[in-house]
Amino acid sequence: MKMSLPASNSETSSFYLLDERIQRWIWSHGWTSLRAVQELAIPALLPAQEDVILAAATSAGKTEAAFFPILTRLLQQGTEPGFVLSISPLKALINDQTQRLTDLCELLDLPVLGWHGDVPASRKQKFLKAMLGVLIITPESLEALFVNKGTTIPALARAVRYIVVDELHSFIGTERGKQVQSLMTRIELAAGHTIPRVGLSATLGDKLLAAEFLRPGSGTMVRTIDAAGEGYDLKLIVKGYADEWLEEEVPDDEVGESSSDLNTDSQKQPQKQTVSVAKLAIAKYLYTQLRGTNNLVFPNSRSQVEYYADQLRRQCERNGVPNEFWTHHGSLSRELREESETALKAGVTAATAICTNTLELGIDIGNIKSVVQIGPPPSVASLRQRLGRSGRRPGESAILRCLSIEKKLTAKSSFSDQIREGLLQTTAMVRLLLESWVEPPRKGALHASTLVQQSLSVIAQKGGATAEELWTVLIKSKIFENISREEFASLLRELGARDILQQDSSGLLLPGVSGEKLINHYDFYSAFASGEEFRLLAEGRVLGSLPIDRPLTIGQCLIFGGRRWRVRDVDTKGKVVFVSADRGGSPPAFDGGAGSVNDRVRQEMRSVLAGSETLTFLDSKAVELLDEAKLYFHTRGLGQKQWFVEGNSLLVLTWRGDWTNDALALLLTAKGLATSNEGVALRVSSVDHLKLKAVLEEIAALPQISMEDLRLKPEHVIREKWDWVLPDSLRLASFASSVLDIKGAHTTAQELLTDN
DNA sequence: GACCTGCTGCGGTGTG
Repeated sequence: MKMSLPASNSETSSFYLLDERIQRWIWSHGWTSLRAVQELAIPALLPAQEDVILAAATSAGKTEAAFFPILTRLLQQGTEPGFVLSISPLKALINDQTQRLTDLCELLDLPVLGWHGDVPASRKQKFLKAMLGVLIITPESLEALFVNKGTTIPALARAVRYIVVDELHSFIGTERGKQVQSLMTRIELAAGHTIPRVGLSATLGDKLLAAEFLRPGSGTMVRTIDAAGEGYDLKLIVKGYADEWLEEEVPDDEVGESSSDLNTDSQKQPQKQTVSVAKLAIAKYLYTQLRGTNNLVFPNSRSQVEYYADQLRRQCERNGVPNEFWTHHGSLSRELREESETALKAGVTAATAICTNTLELGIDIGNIKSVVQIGPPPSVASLRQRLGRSGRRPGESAILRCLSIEKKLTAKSSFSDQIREGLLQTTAMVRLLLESWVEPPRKGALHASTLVQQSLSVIAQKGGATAEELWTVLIKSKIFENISREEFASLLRELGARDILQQDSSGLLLPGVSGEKLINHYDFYSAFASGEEFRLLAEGRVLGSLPIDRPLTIGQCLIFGGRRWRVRDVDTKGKVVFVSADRGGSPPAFDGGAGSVNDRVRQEMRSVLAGSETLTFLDSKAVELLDEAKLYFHTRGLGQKQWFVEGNSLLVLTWRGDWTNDALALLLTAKGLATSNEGVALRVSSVDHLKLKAVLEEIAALPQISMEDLRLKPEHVIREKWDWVLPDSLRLASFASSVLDIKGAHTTAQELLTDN
């Protein structure tokens, strides 16, 4: 029986290069053709001679694209038996992938193992005996293998035929990504030869950067197969909501029991609470628009997820219809999350998930009709990733709705509220999305924290290593860049001084007493720190807690709990930030998404305000709100002004991203001007024009900015997992390299002066 | 009040 593959030229189709059993499997699944990325991947991967990145939209069949040729290669006559090592960021993804490959691999008589913390040790041991087929593993579990089974690593590494990195984009520029790069190189060093690397990715902000990530030092040699741009049709709307807070009586049946038990008098009195008119309107809109289909709603925070899910659930109850709204975020138990995933996947009844970025990566959740973003997207990359989850069926459009709430303006409204910062950022990001721009990952970060982890891991793996060995494996290999020999030596000395390392008479580095404890605890395997937060204390009163992932210095201002505070002291050991109330007007209502806003986004925000073109994706309310912002911008002459007075502060308009703004705020604070980065502007407290200008001139005149100019205290920059053991200068340099744009701040200071 | 990710070995007891 002859079968043809319509989409590809059957004479030259690479389909016929696949193992016959795989061909039969494809036929038996009724596939009439291979997708473009699958077709192109076959000749690229089959010879196992090159590193390849496969870029295509979620569920465009990237997994099959990679595994069809890889499995074919594993089965070829004369090829030594071995396995493909696939590294994946999520347990849920590993479970998905394992299931998808099991069926095919059974036919091929090759075992598949998903390896992560929930998988029984017996199955792991069984795999280590055979070292055959497919292994899909988390970076942490792979790290654990190096640390605990160091002696089996050479045999394991020699059996690896390919290394696959799934969701490559999610690793680029992160601590975990640096760990993955290091583990890949260490596998190759143990094998004694290079192993072809395959990256599977959705959106790529910068192809060369992704290639350089996959093969540090030789990115230009990586072949990229990019099918991500395959035409997709997009339906898009940005809706504005003007907000007001109203007092509303709560119906008796919704009053909590505890309050009525405590106070019998209040039982007869109606309970009151304030409600946001805009949020209620959004809940109503979601209810009418989304019921009956599968959708994802991203409201930027877990508390907002719960708020909207609760509103929508109650609306279903009131109308006597089955609930279709589910929640999904990191604080929910695995069971609850799986319930939501199953509801979306099952497809029996319609289901919408209200979620955080836990549903951003490619967990299999079936077909999604539309995506809703409430509030500004955290980044253009994330917006595109979210959008990529909808309209995946041929002939269907992707649908994106962005909803933005703006405060009602008063005479006291802040600059941020006046320019409609949330809506403005959303609009700017949507424009950049339509231009196919996404944030490039940050270059040049030192990742000294992960260097500590990997140094200790190499020592554990080999039962001791010399300083020269560590240098060769981790730094000469180009995994960790911009670290000098002196810096590395000072790092090792610091680890020695802390009894994390010790050196024997032959010069071999071994774990010290403290190091032994750290390495032998399971927390060692992850490169990232988990959820340690600083308590915020004002005159002995605990205001709450917050994670420290932005620079924090004494004298700096911050907004917390809807009020302004000034940092008085920081106790790093006790994890306490001491603050006192700071004068100044009411803080803006703007609640930014997670993460740092890029320079390009803020520039685009300015050009939206300055521009006069009609943006067709805005609804009438959004147009009205933005018009008010433009009017404010023009009448105050903000297109020409670099700073102006608001309350008792000066607001400096840099129109720069957070890396630049944070660095400039530190420089100004170091020169005695208390400055905070409020995102869209810098706020400099209690200062006049002349003083600000003089200080900016001082900064601009510096030949170049050094770390000393920032006056950062090493004890205040503990952010990443191993920062606490780094020598002061390396700690500061590593911090600055990942969250500050010092050069950008210098240029900005100069530009602020020339334009004024 | 920003978001998210991950985790082994061992000893004790029980069962076939």
